[in-house]
Amino acid sequence: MTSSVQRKRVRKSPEDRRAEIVGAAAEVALTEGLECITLRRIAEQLDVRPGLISHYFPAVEDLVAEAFGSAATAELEALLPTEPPDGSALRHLARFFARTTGPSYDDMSRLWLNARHLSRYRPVLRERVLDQENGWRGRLGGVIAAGVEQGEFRTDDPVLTAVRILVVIDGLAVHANTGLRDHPSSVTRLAAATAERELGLSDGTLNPADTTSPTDAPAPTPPAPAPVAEQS
Amino acid sequence: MTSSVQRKRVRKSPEDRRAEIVGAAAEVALTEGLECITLRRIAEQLDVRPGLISHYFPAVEDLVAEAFGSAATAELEALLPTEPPDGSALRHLARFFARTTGPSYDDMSRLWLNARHLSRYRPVLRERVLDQENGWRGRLGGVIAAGVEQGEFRTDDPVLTAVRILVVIDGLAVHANTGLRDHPSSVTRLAAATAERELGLSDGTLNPADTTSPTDAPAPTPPAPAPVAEQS
DNA sequence: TTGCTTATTGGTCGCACACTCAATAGCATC
DNA sequence: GATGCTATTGAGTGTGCGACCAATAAGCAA
Repeated sequence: MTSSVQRKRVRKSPEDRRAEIVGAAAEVALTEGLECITLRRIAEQLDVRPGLISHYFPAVEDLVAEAFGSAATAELEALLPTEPPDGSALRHLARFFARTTGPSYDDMSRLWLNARHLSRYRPVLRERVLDQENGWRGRLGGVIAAGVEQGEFRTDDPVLTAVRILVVIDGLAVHANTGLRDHPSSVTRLAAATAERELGLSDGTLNPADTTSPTDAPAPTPPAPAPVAEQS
Repeated sequence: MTSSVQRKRVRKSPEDRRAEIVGAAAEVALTEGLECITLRRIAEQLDVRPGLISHYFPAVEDLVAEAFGSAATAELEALLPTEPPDGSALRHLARFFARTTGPSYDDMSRLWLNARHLSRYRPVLRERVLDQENGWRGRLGGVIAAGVEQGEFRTDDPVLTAVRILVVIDGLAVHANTGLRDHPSSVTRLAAATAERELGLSDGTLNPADTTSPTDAPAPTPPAPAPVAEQS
C-alpha cells in the first residue's frame, strides 16, 4: 500500500495542499468521526508524512473545525442551494425533508452529533458549530420566507419557524448511532409534520416519501463505521 | 490532598467498593464527560491506585456504560418516580417539563449527547443507551397513559406520544454545549407545547414557568466544564 | 495470637497522540 | 545547467492511556 522503499516526494502549492488536507479531513470526519482526524490518519490518507499536516495546521483543533465546517457547508449547499434553481419553495422543502429524514443522511446526523459533543472541549470547533447553525437557520428561514412571499406558506416569523423545524430534525438525528428503527414513519414524519403545521399546510403536503428517489431505502444503516483500536 | 508518605490502605467489601467506583464514575460523567472516565481519574477521585479500578472493571468500557446507566437511572427516578406520590398526571408532566427544560438540566443534556455520540464506538455503552431510552419512553408513556385513564389527557397511543415528546426534548438538548440562548421561551416551550397539542390540552397548561422553583433561572449556564489538556 | 484469604498496591509494558525542528529535495527562475 | 526558495521529510520528545501482574497488607476466623 504505502510505497515501501524511498518515498517519492510530490510538491504542491500551499493552497492546493491545504485544500487537499481539509478535504481528506472532512471525509474522515463524515465516515469515521472527528476524533479520528489525527495527524497520522490524515497523513496516511494522503500518503504524506504527519509532519506535513502539522506544517499546515500547527494545532489539530483548527483542522478539526475546518473539516466540520467544510462538510457541513457542502451539505447545506446541496440541500438548500443559495440560488434556488426554480420551482416552488414547497418543492424545495419537500426535497429537504426527504433527504434529512432518510437513512442516507445518517452520516451527516452522526457528524452533527459528534461536533456538538466535541464542542464541549474544543472552543474553535464550538464557534464553527455556531456559525453553521446560523447558516442553516438562515438558509432554511430564507426558503420559508420566500414561500410566504409566494403565498405558499403562512407564518409570522420565518426564522423562528426554521428554528422549530431544525429542533425536531436534531431530535431525530441524535438516534443516528443508536437506532430508532422501531416506530418508522409516524416518528420520522414528525419533522415534516411540524413544518406543515407551522406553515399552515395540510397534512402530507411535505411527505418525504413522494420525493425520495426510488432506490434509496434498502440499506438498513451500518451499525458503526470504524471503531478503531482505542478511541479514548 | 493525596496523602504523600506511605499510603494507608483501606479495605472495603467488593460490593461497597464497586458501588463507590460506579458512583465516582457517574459523577465524573455528569460533570466532565464520559471520556474523562479513566482508570487514573477515577482512582484519584477515590484516593486509590488505578490498578484497583482495573480489578473491578477489567475493561473500562464496562465502567463507562455502568456510569452512564447509573446517572441516567437516578435522573429518571427523580424526574418520574416509579410510584407517583400523588396528584394528577398533569402536575407530574408539568414538573417534568419544568426540570427538563431548565438550565439545571444542562449537565444531563450534555451527558445524553455525550453517550449518544460515544455509542458510535462503544457497543456496551450503546446497549446501555438503548436500555435507558426504553426506560424513559416507558416511564413517560406510563404517566401519559395514567393521565388518559384519569381523563386528563387524550391520545390514541401514549407511547408514541411519549416518543414524540422525547424527540423534541432531545432536539433542544443538543444545544447544551453550544448555546441557543437567543430565542428563549418561544423555543424552549416547544417541548411543552408539543405535549399540550399531542395530549389535547390547551396552550400553557403545562407551562414550565409555573412550577419552577423561584431561585432557579439566574445561572447563565457555564460555557464548558473541564476542557482537560488533550481530549483526543 | 496466628494464619489465611484477598483487596489493594506499585511498577511496567506497549501504544497512540500532538508537537518540534534540522535536514532534504522538488521545482521555478535565472 | 546552476541557484535559491520552500514544501516535505525523518527522527525525536513528552504525555496519557489501558492493561497486566507479582508483591503486600488488611482484617476476619480459628
